[in-house]
Amino acid sequence: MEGGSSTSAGYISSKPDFSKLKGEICLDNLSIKELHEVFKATFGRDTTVKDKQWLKRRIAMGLTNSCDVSTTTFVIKDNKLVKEGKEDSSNNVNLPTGKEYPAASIEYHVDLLNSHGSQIDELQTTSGTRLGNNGVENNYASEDLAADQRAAKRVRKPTKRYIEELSEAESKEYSGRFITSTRNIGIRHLTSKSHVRPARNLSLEGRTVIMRLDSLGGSGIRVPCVCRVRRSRPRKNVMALLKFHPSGMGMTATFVRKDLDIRSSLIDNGSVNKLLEVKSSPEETPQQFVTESKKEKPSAELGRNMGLKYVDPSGYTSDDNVATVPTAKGGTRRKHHRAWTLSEVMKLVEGVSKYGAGRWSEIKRLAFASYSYRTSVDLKDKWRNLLKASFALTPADKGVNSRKHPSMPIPAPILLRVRELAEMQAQVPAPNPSASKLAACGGSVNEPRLGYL
DNA sequence: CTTAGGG
DNA sequence: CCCTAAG
Repeated sequence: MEGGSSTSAGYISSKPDFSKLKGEICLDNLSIKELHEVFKATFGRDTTVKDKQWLKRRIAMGLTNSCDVSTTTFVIKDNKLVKEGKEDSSNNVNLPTGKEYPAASIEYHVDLLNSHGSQIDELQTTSGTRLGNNGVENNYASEDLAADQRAAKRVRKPTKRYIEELSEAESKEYSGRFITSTRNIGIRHLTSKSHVRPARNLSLEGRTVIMRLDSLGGSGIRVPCVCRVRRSRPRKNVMALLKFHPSGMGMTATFVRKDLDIRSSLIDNGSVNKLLEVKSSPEETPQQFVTESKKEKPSAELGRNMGLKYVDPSGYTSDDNVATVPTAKGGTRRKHHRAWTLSEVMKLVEGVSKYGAGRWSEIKRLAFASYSYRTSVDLKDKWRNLLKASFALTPADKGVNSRKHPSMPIPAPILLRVRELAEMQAQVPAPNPSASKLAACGGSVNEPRLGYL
């Protein structure tokens, strides 16, 4: 049995390689009496059944079970102990053996798959392509087998589904909110659920076969079940997951990458952190990058005079590798640092001039509709910085493109406008706060009670 | 959720 | 940019 490798299983149809099939052939050639002995050796009891087919299946299943136990990784307590093998529900082995080899052979291969979980994907594809019309018979065989399995080994059935239900129950308190309130995240959760749900229902019918297909077809990779546990802050959970499951990081990363590729093939940077970040903010569409980089230059409302080469034409897709979140505890954060582009700054200034400083959510919704990564808090912060910069502007810098400082991205005209707006809206950083709103009304700065007089 | 402010 | 207190 150990002689067989799951990869070579696909070649059976074309080139008979019986070296690994000894187990099955042996079983097949055994007489009833011998089968009885094997049965006893397997189950520790005698049997009176004389059906050769039944005996073979039963023995095969017994062997399968024992193998399962040895490879068990999860133990879930649900009144009873439920053990799960490394690769559950791998019954979907469309062995190209045809009718020559009874169900027993299939079971053996299932076991082989159990130990070669990583190759399941490949085997499925290969067998699927090579299979041809043999598939029908094998499907029948495995189906028939599944029927017997249900009665024979209940221990094996509860598998990934249990974990899902557990984690689902754990995060049940959030599920409601996701659907109702959270807009973007909710959608993602719905889709992810829709991938899982049918699998569960189908597998309840005892057809783990389909469940395997479904789960694999959806993601193309086996996702750690921990993924189902989501909290209100997905990004942190992703990191927590990675931290908790460092070995699975690569898989998770590729999975995310794949997911992104499905949604867009435009994102070109390979930074894992970046990708994770993008995943956590689904509304971030690559088209936005494109549009932004396009309308980057033309905006000449304020900066007609400025030749600005620092408009960061490097693009937004390949920008930051600044993701520094190495230290586990209060270490460096700076998860993502997006440099403010000139167009963004100008949009912000425009928005402030239109809607007024302080109404950041409005500005974000109206003027920054396409810049999803800028939150209203970001706008506020940026405006604060702009204010600081604008009032720190030396008179010499006014009117000219002060290219003195390399670290001075904001052109002077814009800063002037910022200062203008700030003064207009009485957003002066330092001055007396008592005259704030009234000053904007055109009243005297010194006399707050002017209207009163 | 939105603002404001400190860090 | 992050975090959090306050509406």
